[in-house]
Amino acid sequence: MQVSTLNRHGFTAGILPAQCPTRTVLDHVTSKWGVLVIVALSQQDLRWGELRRVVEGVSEKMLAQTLRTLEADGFVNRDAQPTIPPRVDYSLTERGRALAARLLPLMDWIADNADDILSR
Amino acid sequence: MQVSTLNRHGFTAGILPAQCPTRTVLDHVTSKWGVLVIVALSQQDLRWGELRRVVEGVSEKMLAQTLRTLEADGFVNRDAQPTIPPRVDYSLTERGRALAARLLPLMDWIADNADDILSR
DNA sequence: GAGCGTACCCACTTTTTGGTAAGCTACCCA
DNA sequence: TGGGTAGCTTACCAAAAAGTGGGTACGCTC
Repeated sequence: MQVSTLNRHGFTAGILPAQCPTRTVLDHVTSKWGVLVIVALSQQDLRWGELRRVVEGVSEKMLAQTLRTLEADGFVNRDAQPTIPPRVDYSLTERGRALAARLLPLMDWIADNADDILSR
Repeated sequence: MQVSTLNRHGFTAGILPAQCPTRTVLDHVTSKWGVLVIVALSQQDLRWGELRRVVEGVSEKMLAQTLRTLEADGFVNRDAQPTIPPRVDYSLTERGRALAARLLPLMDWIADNADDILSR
């Protein structure tokens, strides 16, 4: 049985107390579009329009919202050039890359096993 | 830059085609309560009532729904004894343990960094 | 001077999600 | 007789998430 650092946050009394900050971050990170944006940016920096195309199915509203959250949490950098028409580049911060490093193995595993999992 | 197996699933054309099975599994796995249930069961097998207490804040409805999904996907075992009153034990399957192995490092990292992330 | 391009924001509506409370089972104990 | 038990299910309703369509900015090209 693994002993994870989660124990330091009170696992024994119930996993992650209900209003623990971890819950909030978890929600941000594992949000439907949040994961996909992080994964997309882990491969290369992208600008707004590219993200919209690459993260297939996301609406402008959701993309904007997701990016604002991820930026506020310090996972992505927003680099806006004040040109006309505007150009905005998004990239992962150091922290974003640390997160991606933990997220990608999970995504890889899911991608590898998804067909199996659903075919039952 | 990491080259992940995601590429095999058509990353270049857009990350994870919109109706890719991966998206479905991803939604199940990263659902709010799904993650917490998996993490809880990764530490020890638990019965219904224990899960309800350990996964703080979950309602009966949500717990039942989450467990049904995770069971259908083959992540958790449901062992119901036909006693009265009933007793039902939940545990991770082999596949569930494989998933947990990828999920726990992520959770640990989030738990370690949550305070930092939200204090900005 | 009309229209295009990029990256948004806002208000409104629809869809989905989730909580609450009640009921059900079948036996055991008082 | 009737209350407690464990693990659910269902119906109803509120809240949250997400889609839609509109608008903005400003310069550049036609």
